[in-house]
Amino acid sequence: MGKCEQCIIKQFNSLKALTKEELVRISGCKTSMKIKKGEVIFEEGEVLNGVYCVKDGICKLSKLSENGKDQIVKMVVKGQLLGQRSLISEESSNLQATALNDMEVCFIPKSEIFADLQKNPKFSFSVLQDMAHDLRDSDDIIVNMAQKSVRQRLAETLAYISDSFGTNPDGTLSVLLSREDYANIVGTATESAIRVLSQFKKEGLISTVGKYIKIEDLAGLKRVE
Amino acid sequence: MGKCEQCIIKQFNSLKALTKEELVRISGCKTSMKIKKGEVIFEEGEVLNGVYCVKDGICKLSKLSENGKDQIVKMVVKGQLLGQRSLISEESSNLQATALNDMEVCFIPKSEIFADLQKNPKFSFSVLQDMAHDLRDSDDIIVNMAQKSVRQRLAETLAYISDSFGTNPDGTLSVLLSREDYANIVGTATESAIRVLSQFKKEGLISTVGKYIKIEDLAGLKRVE
DNA sequence: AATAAATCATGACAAATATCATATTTATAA
DNA sequence: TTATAAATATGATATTTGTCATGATTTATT
Repeated sequence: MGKCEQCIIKQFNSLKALTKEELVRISGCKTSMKIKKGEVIFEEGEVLNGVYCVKDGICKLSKLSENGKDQIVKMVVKGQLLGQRSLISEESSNLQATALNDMEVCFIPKSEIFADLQKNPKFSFSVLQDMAHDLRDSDDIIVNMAQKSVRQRLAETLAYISDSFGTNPDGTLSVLLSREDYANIVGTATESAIRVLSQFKKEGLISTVGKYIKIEDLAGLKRVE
Repeated sequence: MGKCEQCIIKQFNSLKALTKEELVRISGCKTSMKIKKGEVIFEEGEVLNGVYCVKDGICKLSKLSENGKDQIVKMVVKGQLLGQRSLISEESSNLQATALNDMEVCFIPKSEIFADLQKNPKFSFSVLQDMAHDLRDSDDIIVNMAQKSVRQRLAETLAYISDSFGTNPDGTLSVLLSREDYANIVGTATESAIRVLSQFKKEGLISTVGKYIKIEDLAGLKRVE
């Protein structure tokens, strides 16, 4: 199993604030695991006993409603920590985490994280900054949901995915989402999302190859009103 | 000016995790101030040089859009800290804070807060828990905005305000909001909010005395589909 | 108290979005 | 490979919500 102190993934998250000794200790009790596309990492209501450090892949955090929709609130990619919010508030999770492609994660037990939060103020502060950032993102999403049209939200989502998660060599978005996933990010019906995507295609903003989407005019997408 | 170490308000926020010495130090450099109803405490884009501890009153955190609407993301009441997110992420504020009634706040400079975050892990952890809680709230709001109708969201808002901020002796909600404020919380047009309130009135769920709203059937409101 | 300015309220209509139906295409499995 | 299921696509229509107009109240100001 890999050693945390040598793992480059930690550069992208709060674990970088830990000392070498702390990392060695964590390395000794972490569990490395592989998760297949579509698998649920944790469910809504589940009590988390640690955090996941995402070494590879991407997952969605979403909440199911009675009517069968599940709203995607956030996507967590390679390099980020998963489950830190629930761990810290010591409540059960309010969201479900589902792998969007094959993933590789390390599970770090709660006791280790809490010990380091107590001892290492740099680590605490780094987690605090992460959370502050997530909170800003969430507040911005609330505003978008309230004030922007489905068309605008979908355009922004495509631009966000392109900017944040990148593209394949052929130019298609590297994160492969179903039309339903797009609808669940934007907060609309699947048919509405499909309709808007078709329109973007007609307007030359995107092109599609099967379910793969290629952004043809990123600036144009960002200008969508 | 009052002394922080004797102030009971701190029991309700992270400042309770500070030691007596730390509180005495903060007490020496805080600024007590009164803010009138409608006054802006800080604007979107403003860089905050400290946090506000709300001793009395209530304010809204909102974001203005081009079309003139401003979405209310959160309300901060007596006992809570204001501005901690922006302070910690060391970015300018993404939201504007506006007093909803006359307020009394203490301003604590950034340097003091940061010093204590470095030295006192209990304080760090308490702030972390606060932020985790706010993040959960925001994520829940995103889901509501996506999956519930204006009617449901307004019913929940009324129930939330009643449960969280209480009522006057005559049973009316103690937080007095305009119809426009309700619309801006729910994320709808003012006319739509008014229409739904009128309907709630017809259905006997609420009654109104001028702009004051009295909840007549809280359980019923919570059952609104 | 009278006037002006906000705010609240409601109707009529328009626009955005959801729902239902039904092809068509693409993926999956026997 | 073919059968089967799942995902994508699009039309028709219903529902929700927004916008504009207008009047009634309430609140603030002179």
